[in-house]
Amino acid sequence: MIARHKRARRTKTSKNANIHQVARRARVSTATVSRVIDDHGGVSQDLTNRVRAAIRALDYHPNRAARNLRRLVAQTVGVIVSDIQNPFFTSVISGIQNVLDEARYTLLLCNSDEDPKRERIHVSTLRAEGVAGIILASTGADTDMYRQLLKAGMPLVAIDRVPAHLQMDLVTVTNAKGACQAVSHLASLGHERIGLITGPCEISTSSERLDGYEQAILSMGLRLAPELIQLSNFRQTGGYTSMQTLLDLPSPPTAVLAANNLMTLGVLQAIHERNLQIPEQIAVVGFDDMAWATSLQPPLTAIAQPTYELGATAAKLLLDRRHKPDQPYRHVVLETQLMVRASCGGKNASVSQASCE
Amino acid sequence: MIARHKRARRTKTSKNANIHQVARRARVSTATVSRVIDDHGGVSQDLTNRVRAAIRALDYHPNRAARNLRRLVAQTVGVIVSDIQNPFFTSVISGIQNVLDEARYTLLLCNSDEDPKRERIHVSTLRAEGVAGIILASTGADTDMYRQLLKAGMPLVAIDRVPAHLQMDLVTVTNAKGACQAVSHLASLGHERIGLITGPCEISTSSERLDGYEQAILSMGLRLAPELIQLSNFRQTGGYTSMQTLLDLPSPPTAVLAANNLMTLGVLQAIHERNLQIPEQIAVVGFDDMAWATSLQPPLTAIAQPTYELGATAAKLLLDRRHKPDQPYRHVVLETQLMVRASCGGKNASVSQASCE
DNA sequence: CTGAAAGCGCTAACAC
DNA sequence: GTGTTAGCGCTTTCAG
Repeated sequence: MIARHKRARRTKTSKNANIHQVARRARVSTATVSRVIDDHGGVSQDLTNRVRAAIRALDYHPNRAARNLRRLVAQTVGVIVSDIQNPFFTSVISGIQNVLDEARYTLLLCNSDEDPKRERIHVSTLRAEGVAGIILASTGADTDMYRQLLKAGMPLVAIDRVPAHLQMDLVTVTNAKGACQAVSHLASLGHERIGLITGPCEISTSSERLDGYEQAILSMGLRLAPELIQLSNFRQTGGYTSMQTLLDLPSPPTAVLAANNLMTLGVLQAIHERNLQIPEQIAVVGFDDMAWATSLQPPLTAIAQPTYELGATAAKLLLDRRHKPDQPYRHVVLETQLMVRASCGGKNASVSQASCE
Repeated sequence: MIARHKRARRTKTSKNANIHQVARRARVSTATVSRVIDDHGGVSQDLTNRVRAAIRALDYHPNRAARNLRRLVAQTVGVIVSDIQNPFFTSVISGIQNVLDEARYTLLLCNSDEDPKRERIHVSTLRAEGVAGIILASTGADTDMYRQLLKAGMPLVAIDRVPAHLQMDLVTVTNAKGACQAVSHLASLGHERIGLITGPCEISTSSERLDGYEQAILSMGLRLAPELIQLSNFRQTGGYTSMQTLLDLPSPPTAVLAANNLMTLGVLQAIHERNLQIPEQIAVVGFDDMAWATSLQPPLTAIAQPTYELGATAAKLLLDRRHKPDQPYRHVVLETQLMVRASCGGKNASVSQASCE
């Protein structure tokens, strides 16, 4: 067989146009087309116009795979969340999206489902995809892998949770302060037995919120009662069973802080099932101010997290890092805000008196 | 120029391993490595072992961009949602994710934000990325573009909303039936003035739910009162203002169906602000059964949509289509289910009596 | 069963 | 300012 170039090509008719066709039509080289596309100037007006016309005429869209291969990095950012079912991330992702859209990046979304194994698989896929960087709500389990990524020069931003012992770009919120303010507020309303329902203490958000709780209890001159602190999973069921446990105590709390949005739902469910009145019989504060907070009766007092900004900031840090790989790592801490509503009773008590810094 | 093969190698030290290095180490050709990776048999045990060992030793991960370029299609599926902030999609995406994960695809997530222009941009990006297919909660505006995609052989599955006048793969729910059952239920509880708050009637989910409402009203022998039907946007504000309007009516409804989850939140907010009792003064049913429904007081009667299955089914249809491009289009309709809880009063009324098919 | 080699479409030196 | 050209890393004929 001699005819090596026989080209069993499918008739090119239906396929997308490529850069050669554009170049031929505009009577220029492919390099010129490429220059026009990337818009880094240095092409005469005449040629630019011809190329633009050809691009329009052929409905040409540059093939990303080819570009990525050549550049060794894609116009794409990977995001790994720990629980895609949690509406918390919905807003975070929205913030990421808008920043990426602006910069013409696309978002590859992965869900670790709190499973370090899946997290690792996703990271490896994202690397293979050649993503320009990764935004990660870490399961926290695999410090070595993060270290390796960083060493390989992969822009990596952790959000919400901070992986232990690692220098990296970071966006978090004032977890301790938020919890402290909420608990101080409850204390200032006269509550002396205040429950805390939070997640696994290996997760930084969980432990920080616990810290804030303890700080408030102590600074308000109350007693730390271990039985009032329930650790569980960060899901609705976790909040539900933990609240059951608290209510079954010989001396149950008169107020409770649920340390995440889903847990709060579980807490409310448990309370309603026992026909307890909020806030008369039990006051409730939730971490994270979700859309539904104001639709509850009574409306829920909540520690609002700037979820959208969390995502947007992370995306910005990532793009920054990509363009200046060697700048020092940054840790951005966004402020939470206590939204006092009716679920904790009397609105009059001042919030700011407590020392929650 | 004679020296075609000059190969100005840069020192490969820090870069990821590539197929040539694996091949050299295993003392085979790159073709053999490729065959081993793709696992389509036809490689002797000995060589397979050597290749596997080399892959492990070098921590080799095939470069996706190169593979995509060569194959002209990526191991990637695009998803365009109409409102990423809506938790409805959170669950849908989760369903898509799990199926794609299984099939070793990655998910590119885009948000049209109900804006046809953004939708179009995203579609074009996804094409350029060479995605294996697109799952789309359509804004419904750009029939031509969808037609073009289909003609170009791009696997395309519409979810939730059906674009008008178009043959394509489709996954929806029994919108009319769901609404009809809910309204019939309310009617059977004695309500005669039942309000409906829904979205823009160009969107199929909206109009189908309206159909179901009307069907129920008529079949239950009630009168259709136009002022009880409020069209608005599918957001919380839409539900809020529409509910205000209904409550300001000279003769306000005694029950209301909110045709989406966010609208329901707005409706509840408006009701609470006026200190109306649910269900005594106003009964409420919401379309879509969200996590918070059971945490409300009273718990919310809702029309549950199989959101997870919606996503999972769409992903399956997409992968099917990819492997059998010419099979007939399929329209999968998933069943909604009326979850009767306390927000519509008396639980005793039977549901099934109505003719909602 | 295995290897050689031709590109996939694009970008970025480098030459003019 | 513009064109030429060598690959990016992989898959896939085709030859043996």
